[in-house]
Amino acid sequence: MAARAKRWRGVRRRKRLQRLMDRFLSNTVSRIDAKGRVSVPAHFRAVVQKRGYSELYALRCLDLPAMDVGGLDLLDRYEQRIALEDPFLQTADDMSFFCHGDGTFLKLDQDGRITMSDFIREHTGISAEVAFVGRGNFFQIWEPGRLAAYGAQARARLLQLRQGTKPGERPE
Amino acid sequence: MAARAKRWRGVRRRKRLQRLMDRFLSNTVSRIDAKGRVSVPAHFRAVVQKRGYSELYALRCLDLPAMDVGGLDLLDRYEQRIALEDPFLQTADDMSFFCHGDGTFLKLDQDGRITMSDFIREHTGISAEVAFVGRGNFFQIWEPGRLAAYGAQARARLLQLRQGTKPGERPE
DNA sequence: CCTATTCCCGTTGACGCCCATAGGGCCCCA
DNA sequence: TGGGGCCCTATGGGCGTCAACGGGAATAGG
Repeated sequence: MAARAKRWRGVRRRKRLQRLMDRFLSNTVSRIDAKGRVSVPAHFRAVVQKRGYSELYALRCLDLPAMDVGGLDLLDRYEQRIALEDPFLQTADDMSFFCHGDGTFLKLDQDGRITMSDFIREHTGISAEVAFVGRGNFFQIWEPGRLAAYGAQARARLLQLRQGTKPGERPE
Repeated sequence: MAARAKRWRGVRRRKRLQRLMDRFLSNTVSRIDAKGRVSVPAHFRAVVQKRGYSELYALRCLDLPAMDVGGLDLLDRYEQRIALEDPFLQTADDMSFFCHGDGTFLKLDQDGRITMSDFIREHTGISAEVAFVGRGNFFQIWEPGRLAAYGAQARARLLQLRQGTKPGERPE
């Protein structure tokens, strides 16, 4: 039974490792070369492979100068949102338009690079460098400067949320 | 016999670990070497091992120039918290942006060292030395000077609180 | 025929793996 | 109780591997 317990521990550990590795985390900045190519961070590529994404789908964020990138299950999330809307209203139609029409497929070349098309550049303002931001089940592509600005705003909002807690308290 | 000696050492080490606390306590300052590596204090590594953390999750603190470092459970708690929010509202997005985009994994090398990436240096101001601060279920990474300044502020706040209490009373 | 993409290769720098060494704490024994 | 030896931690550095990146050549497509 010691052996059994050991094996069970092993299985549990493997599951935890899988869970650990299969989400997009952290952020990195990469340079775009003369041909418009940019390396996707190796860690992200590993996650892509682990999740079995054969193709990457990039979607223009509705209210941000960024692209959401992930597998096709990325669409599920947006379609859920559309489903919440009244199908007779304009909103649902607009959402569908953005979701299905404002996306593109990204192809990884042999060296793990993608090409920054004008479609992406126009929406994001990306020119010389690209920031990759992990978001758990997907990741985002930003122009580094805009990312910094938005990140500061997001932090400010979260800090305001915390004002509701007792002063000096640090929720873990 | 070399193997036997090694195993015996291992046994003794494990016994010592049993006596050790299960929490991250006290603080230490370590130097960063030319390659950007820094040794995690041995007693912290012991806690990491005891808790079964296979990899460390590091998060940029919301309002401090420091990193919170802990196991997967740290990230789990954030994600569970996010799950309570309406996924299509700003708050959920901000939270994910924070814990996924501003978080990363740290890998201990074989000698128990981690490398200080720019990701960490930018947020903490760390350059030549690192202060490790135990916080119970996790620990923090600071630039030593900023840690001292923050400690002084915290102490001052506590003093002010105490002056608000009745004279002669000793709040504990 | 020209351009945009894809394939492939070489270079460079970063990182992980390994070993060496010094310094300090602890224990044992004289 | 002081000396000596052992072990462990912190730290430095060599080296091989791999990712990031730049650029030439081949290919497809208009």
